[in-house]
This record gives sequence, C-alpha cells and structure tokens, in this order.
Amino acid sequence: MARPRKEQELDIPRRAVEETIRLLAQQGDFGVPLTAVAQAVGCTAPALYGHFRNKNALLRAARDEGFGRLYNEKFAVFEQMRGDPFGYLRDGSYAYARFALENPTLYRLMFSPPPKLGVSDDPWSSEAGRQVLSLLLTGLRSSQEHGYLPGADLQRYGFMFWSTIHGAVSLNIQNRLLDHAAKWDSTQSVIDALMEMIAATGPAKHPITS
Amino acid sequence: MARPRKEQELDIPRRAVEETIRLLAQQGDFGVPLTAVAQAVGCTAPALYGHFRNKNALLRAARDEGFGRLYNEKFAVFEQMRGDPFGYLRDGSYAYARFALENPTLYRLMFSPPPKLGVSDDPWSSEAGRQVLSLLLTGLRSSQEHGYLPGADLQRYGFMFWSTIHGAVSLNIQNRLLDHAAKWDSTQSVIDALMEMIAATGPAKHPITS
DNA sequence: CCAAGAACTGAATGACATTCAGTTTGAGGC
DNA sequence: GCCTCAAACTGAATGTCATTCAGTTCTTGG
Repeated sequence: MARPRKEQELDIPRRAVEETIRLLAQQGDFGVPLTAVAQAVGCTAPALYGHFRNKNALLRAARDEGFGRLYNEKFAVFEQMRGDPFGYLRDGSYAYARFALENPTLYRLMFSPPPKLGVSDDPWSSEAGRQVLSLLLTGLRSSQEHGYLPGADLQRYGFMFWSTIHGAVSLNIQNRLLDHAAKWDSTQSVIDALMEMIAATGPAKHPITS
Repeated sequence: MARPRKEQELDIPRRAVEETIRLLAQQGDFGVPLTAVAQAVGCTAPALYGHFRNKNALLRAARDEGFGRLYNEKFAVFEQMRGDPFGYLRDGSYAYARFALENPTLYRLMFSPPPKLGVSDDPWSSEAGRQVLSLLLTGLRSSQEHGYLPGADLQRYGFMFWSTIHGAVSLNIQNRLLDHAAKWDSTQSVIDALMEMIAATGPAKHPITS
C-alpha cells in the first residue's frame, strides 16, 4: 500500500489540525504524539510531513486555527451588539473567557506557546492575535464615543483590559483545585469588576454599586 | 568509577535545581535534557534519579525554588515599605514584574506549567504561590486601612489586581517582537494605570491625573 | 578489617520525531 | 487504451532523550 486511491483521499491538512486540537484537549498537554494524530486522521506519521514541515508547524497551524475560532466567536458577539459598545465589551469578554475555559490547552498553546514553536519567526502567527486585539480596541473606541473612559489613552487601557482578562483566565485555567463552574465564576467576577470600573467613568447610566 | 569519594561529593539536589534554572533561562524552553543538567552538575543522568523521582520532579523543584525567590524579593520590598502600603503595592508589583521579565522561562514554569508536571497533585506546590498572593492581600488590606479602596471586597480585588499584573507580564513575555526595555515599559504602564485607579479611590493625596 | 548499604556508573530499553528509499496511483500526452 | 512522471504514501531506519537496572566502588558502624 502506497498512494491512496481517490475514494479514500482525505483532506489531511484540515483533518490533522482538527484532530490535533481534539487530542490537545483530550490529553491536556502539548505532548501529543504525531503518531496519535496520524492514527486519528487515518494515515501514518510520515504522511503528515508532506503537509507540515514538522510537528511544530502542525502545532502552529492548530494555534492559528485557535485564533481563527476565537476571532469568529468574538466577531459574532460584535455583530450582535452593534450600537451597544459597552455591552459588546462585556459580552465579548465573556465570550473570550468562555472560549479560554472551554479550550484550556488550545488557549495555552495560543498564548503561552513553547518558544521552540518558533512562533515569532512567522509573521502571520501574531497577526491573528492582533485581530482579536483590534476588535477589543474598536469596542473601547466606540465606548469612548458613547461617553465612557473620557480622555483615556485607548492603546494603554486596551492593553490593560486585555491583560486583566488574559491574566484571570490564565490563572483560573492553571488552578486545578477549581472545577469548571468555579473557574467560570472567578473569571466572570473579574470581568464584572472591570466593567464596573469602566461603567463608573461613563454617562452615569450604569450605577457604580449595585 | 562508581561511588564518588567524599572530597568530590557535591550537593546534587541543590546544584541540580540551580543548574536546571540556569539552563531553563539559557535555552528558553522547558525541554532541557536531563543529560545537560547532569553534565552541568558534574554527574550522569541516572545519578539524578537518586534525588528526584523523575524529570518532572526536578522541574517541580525548580518551580518551587522560583516561587521561593519571588517571595523573597517581594518580602524584601514589603519589609522596606512598612508603613507605606500604597508604596508597597506599587514597588511590590514592580518587583514581581521585574522578576518575571528577568526570568521569563522560570516564570512560565511557575504559572503555565505543562500539566504533566503533576503540579496540582502535590499540595506543596501551590503553597508557595499562595504565600505570594497573601503578601499582596496584606498590602491591599493595609491600603484599605489607610483609606484606599473603601468597602471593597479584597479577595475579589486582590485576584483582579494579580490577574492584571500576571496578564501584562505574560503577554509581554510572549511577545518576542519587543526587546527587554519595551517589555518593561509596557508592563510598568499597566502597573501605573492600576495604581492610578487605586489612588483615585484613596484619601485624595495622590491626584488622578498627572 | 569486614559487612552492608549508599551513591554512582555504563549499558540497555522504549517512546517519539524525523528521514529516506521504495511503491502505488492519478493524469496528461499520444 | 497505453506509457511516463510526479504525487502521495508507506515501512523501515536513525537519532534524541527519559528511564531502568545490574554491577561497581566508597563510607561507615561494628
């Protein structure tokens, strides 16, 4: 058996990424054997080398796919929330956190990749992350136009905003003493506190204390 | 050559941890070969198994040592800042950020360890992290006694505070497009913004805008 | 001085990633 | 329909570690 017949042809690149993400979640670790991916796809390990330079390239592809999925989820919320930038900031953050907590290993691959992935060597790899950030900045800019964060340096606040949520999500993912619900509550509490602070700067529609 | 003579006896456990941390920093990756650690220590790889159950145990020890060093640095600032809780929060955060940016790989090992380390299986492993957090909470409590954050839920704000700094540090460590100075500036900016927010809740000694 | 055990070492073993030569199939030219 | 070639794989190495184990050499208590 060598080259497969047309009927059995399978879209290895796409399926490999898909299965890698699935195995990443299943094993909770980046150390997924290429052999396991190949088996899940239905080919042998060397066959993957026809589509990816090496294992790192496959993980990079999975990472990019992760950014794509995260962007899509955030973008869906964005579309749904047109006209309510404050609501977008809140629900977009929830969506972000939910994605992270539901795909912890993929999230770790996206934001704490092992340096050997050579992520920074590839100009495309940070591009997806930048898109996610730009979505946040758009939300902040709109919020500012609606009276929130008057006079604030959005670049600066945007990074702080992202840092807070990324930090909360990371710490909660890492803390294995908490179950899923507890992680979510803890993360949501941080997001809510953040939103309260922003609300406090706004046109006084949202009261500071409940 | 088998058992070493007393003169050549070397404190393998301590030296192994030390060299592991050094190699971690040098290689910028958790994938430090045990052989390399052994060579740096001056013994063979199997000799390490007399002191650590396996490589993960060695990495856990390095991680604990990292928490110890971080705690020491924060504690030094704490002692130095007695009577100025707001100053402690600021300088303690700087110390935390400096530690993270100067030991990026060790920091990653401490806060984004590969799950296979089995970190959560060991009740001691989170203890050190908890001490660092309790130092922060003490700072917040003192700040509250001095008039800042009136009525705030410290547990909640403490976690948010930590999340923000951890997030900023993590994102900056990960961004390889920035050089060391730029990472530091970016992180400091986040800390300053955070401190401004806390100052704004205080006894009006610290003006909100510069 | 001796026995027992401590502390290592060198030589396997085993899991993977990665490479390579060889095989089979799809497609285009005739 | 047949032939040739490149594409797409496969099975069998190779190399890099982590980990184990049997065997060797010190140290120490008697």
